[in-house]
Amino acid sequence: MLKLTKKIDYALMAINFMSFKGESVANTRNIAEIYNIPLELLAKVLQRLAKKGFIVSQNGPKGGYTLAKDPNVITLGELIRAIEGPIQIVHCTEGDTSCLQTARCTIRSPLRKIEHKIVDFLDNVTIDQICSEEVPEELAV
Amino acid sequence: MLKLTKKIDYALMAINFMSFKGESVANTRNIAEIYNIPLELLAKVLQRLAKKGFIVSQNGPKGGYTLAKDPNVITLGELIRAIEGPIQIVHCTEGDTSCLQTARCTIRSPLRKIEHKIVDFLDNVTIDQICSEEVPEELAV
DNA sequence: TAATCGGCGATCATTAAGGTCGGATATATA
DNA sequence: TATATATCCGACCTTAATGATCGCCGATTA
Repeated sequence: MLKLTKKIDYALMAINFMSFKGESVANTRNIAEIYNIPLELLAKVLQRLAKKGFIVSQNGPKGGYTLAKDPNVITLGELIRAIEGPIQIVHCTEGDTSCLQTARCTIRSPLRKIEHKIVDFLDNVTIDQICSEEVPEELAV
Repeated sequence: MLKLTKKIDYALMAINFMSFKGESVANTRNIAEIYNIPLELLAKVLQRLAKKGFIVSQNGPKGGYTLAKDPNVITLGELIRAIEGPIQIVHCTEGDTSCLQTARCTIRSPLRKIEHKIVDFLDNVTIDQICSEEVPEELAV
């Protein structure tokens, strides 16, 4: 209920890590080991982030990822959409006919307004607000 | 991802219905039929609402439920908590040791702040803001 | 050219949500 | 007082989303 996914968590940790690596590349294995994240799953998340232009990939040995954007211009809303698709508090989409309650449902549009406000809020939270804070010494190397 | 559950939807519809019934009781079967909601599931939701004091149950034939509180003093946050338990955007709770990322995780507490803001928002949305609006003629009988 | 990286699709496992079933208790009314 | 109609309650099954895994490919650099 209203939970963020693990993928989002992993993405945030990875970006957090990269922001401390600065210019130098960070590879998937490294991040996975440090944070104890399943390698393959993290790999997918990072590939997604790369595809969406949040990070840049460097192929081959000594390869990995570097941040393409400053964490203070990436919003949590953007990140969520990049990884999970559009944010929907309500189940049914606009032209949805599959919902059995559609006929008599009067709560949908008011809930949409609430949804919109939450999305709006998430679009105004930047990633550096979530990352920066404190970082374990070992990571700052 | 960040979705409300069907139970919440059903609860809102039921409360909406009851608020138009006013003093007269509304029974589960009736509501289920009108909105096309699985009877047993709706029954559970209503029992929960009764237990939490949002509605009052009347047993036996001609029984059913009536609102115990005005929709304008019930908040969406309260309703969600009554049915689904505490709202958690983040996975792990305070003393949680099961999360594998705990050791190096620095994003948890910032996310908690975000969670708190969302909960705060939901605690300021009253049910009548979601219900009232328009109601199909047939229901206003 | 071998070892190390990312890229990608398919697939399995786990869990939470959605829904069902059976039987209990209460109570109006015939 | 019998019966039909309600709420009550717990156990259970089903489905769908998330989380995780596997295998193979292409790119790149030492």
